[in-house]
Amino acid sequence: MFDTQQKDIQAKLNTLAKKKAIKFAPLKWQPIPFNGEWGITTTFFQTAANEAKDGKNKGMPVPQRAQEIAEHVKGVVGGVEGISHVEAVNGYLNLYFSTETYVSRIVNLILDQGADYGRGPKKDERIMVEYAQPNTLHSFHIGHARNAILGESLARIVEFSGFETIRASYPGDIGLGVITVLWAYNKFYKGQEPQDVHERGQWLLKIYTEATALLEEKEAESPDDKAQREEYDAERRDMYRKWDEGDPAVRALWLETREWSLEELRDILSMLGIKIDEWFYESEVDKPSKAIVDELIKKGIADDERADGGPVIVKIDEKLGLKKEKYRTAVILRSDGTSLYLTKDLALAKEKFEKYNVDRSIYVVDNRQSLHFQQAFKILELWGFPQAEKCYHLAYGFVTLPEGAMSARSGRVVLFKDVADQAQRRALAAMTERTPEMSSKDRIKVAQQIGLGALIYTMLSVDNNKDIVFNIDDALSFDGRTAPYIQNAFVRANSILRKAGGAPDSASFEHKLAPDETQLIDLISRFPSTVEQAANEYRPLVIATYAYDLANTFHSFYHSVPVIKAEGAEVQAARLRLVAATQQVLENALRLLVINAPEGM
RNA sequence: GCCCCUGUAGCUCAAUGGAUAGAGCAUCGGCCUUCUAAGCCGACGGUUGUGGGUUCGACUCCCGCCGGGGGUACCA
Repeated sequence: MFDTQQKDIQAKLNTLAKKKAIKFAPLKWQPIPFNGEWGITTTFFQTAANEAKDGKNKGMPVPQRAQEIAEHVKGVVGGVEGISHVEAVNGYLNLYFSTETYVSRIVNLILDQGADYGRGPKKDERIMVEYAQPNTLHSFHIGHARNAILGESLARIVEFSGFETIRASYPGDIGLGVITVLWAYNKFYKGQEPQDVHERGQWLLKIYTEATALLEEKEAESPDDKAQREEYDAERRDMYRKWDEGDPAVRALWLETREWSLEELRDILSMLGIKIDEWFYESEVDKPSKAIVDELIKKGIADDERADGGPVIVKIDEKLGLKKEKYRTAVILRSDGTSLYLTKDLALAKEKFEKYNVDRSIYVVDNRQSLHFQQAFKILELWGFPQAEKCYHLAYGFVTLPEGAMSARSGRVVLFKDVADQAQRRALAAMTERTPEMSSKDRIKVAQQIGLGALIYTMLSVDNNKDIVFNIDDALSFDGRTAPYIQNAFVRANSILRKAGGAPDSASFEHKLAPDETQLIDLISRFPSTVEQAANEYRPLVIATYAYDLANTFHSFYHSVPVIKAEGAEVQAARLRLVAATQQVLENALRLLVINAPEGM
């Protein structure tokens, strides 16, 4: 938006450079730290430092010379269209915008573009974001929730920034953990399953915990206990073997129970507003992954040690010519010929690249698997996939409980559904006295938006790689830096607009802007570049911070600047447009955070 | 041992190499006869783990050390 001004100034600088023989370093423009006025700034420290290096500074300290240059520049910049005044301070050149010109332009732009305001230009790369990879037959806990929320927010952000985006889920539907539940269910609980999807999920968690206890070696175990445990374990392994051979009875049982988990997963994802485009099941990449092992051996990337009773490995460091151990050696096929997690991920990556023509692949998986993905990406690189360079493991920190790590084995988990229900109850309790006029049906819906919002914002307002210690009272707080605070700003804007009968179709901003008004305009104008930054850095936190800042500014504006009772019809019209624009940006930002904006609360 | 992440206010967290390091919670004090008090305004609170280096300028980049977490060939 300020390109023309910047070019104009650059041209004037070039003239000055010739006249005064100053070699300007390239200028970086950034917003002036907010001080009640609105503008952009640049420094001349680099230019002054370069002069000092060339011995042309006449012994003047760098900051002093930078200030001198800034003053020279101020002298020649003169009148630039849209700039109200220029100042040189501390080596900085500050250009303040004539707000009238820009304010209406920004507000008009936002209200014209609506839900599309902030959308980036279409990019010609296709991104696949893989998230929501819970193991089936294991309940969906708040750790899975962080994963799903982070993945969905990221998908929305990169999509909004202009990338064609595919959302992928990769449930772990087979493995010893799955078989353990299947075995225990079949042996002790068949036919006793509850009908409700979530009750069934909790029930399966109980079975898993019990089964683990039965199969675990205990201290001071009697011979009978030991024999019993070994018998159970043999049954379990036998079941896994049958699954592998495709035994119809085991497969049927497996499919039926798998569907229970998938039903619950779909229910939770839909509650969060998540629509997955492609489902990849771990069980389905098992076969293709074995073919890949042969190919890697043929290409000389993998070493086959099976003749000596060993596995198939890739000596990554050696292949890359690294002396220090970094990527180490990865096993890609067990000595018994079965595949591993890494093998399957290689097969999946190949499919993503070849069948889905993915240019970039983002894996939202917790940070304990960093080495795994580093190995996978390096093997893909050795294999010759150029896309390997644009594979990115979005490693996020683990969600733990104040009393320690969650553990399904011991049954110490906090289930997402329980937390979501409690969040809704708390929101409902707070709403009952606040909104007596609302129908109970609407109230329940809004309570869910607020409750889930609070939980989601808790997950997104911490940077990707940091652990979250989950304390339910903190996570579901509705005060301060939370989703309800942001939602409330939206609701207040909505309330003003409702009482005023909506915003007019046009208005001119000719009144003297209050500081809170200017800051509001400054923030809403920065939304597009904020989206771009969040997409470039793969960080929903950037949007989470922005949404809070905008809500915070709006709350201040709300208190200090009258809208409906503004002095004069023109000021009122202008402010109504500003409120409508702010509301729109709040809504767009919340959408990227997978949070709904309620009409009232 | 090696690799990755991390260390900022009492607590939880922010801060494209740029101006006086900012929020929330907690504590204390104000504000509901003005558009929703899930709010606003103010006070209190800092040697950014530590020692060097690079730079006009370092929470940010580089190196060493210390503390915390995770990982380290046939689990996922």
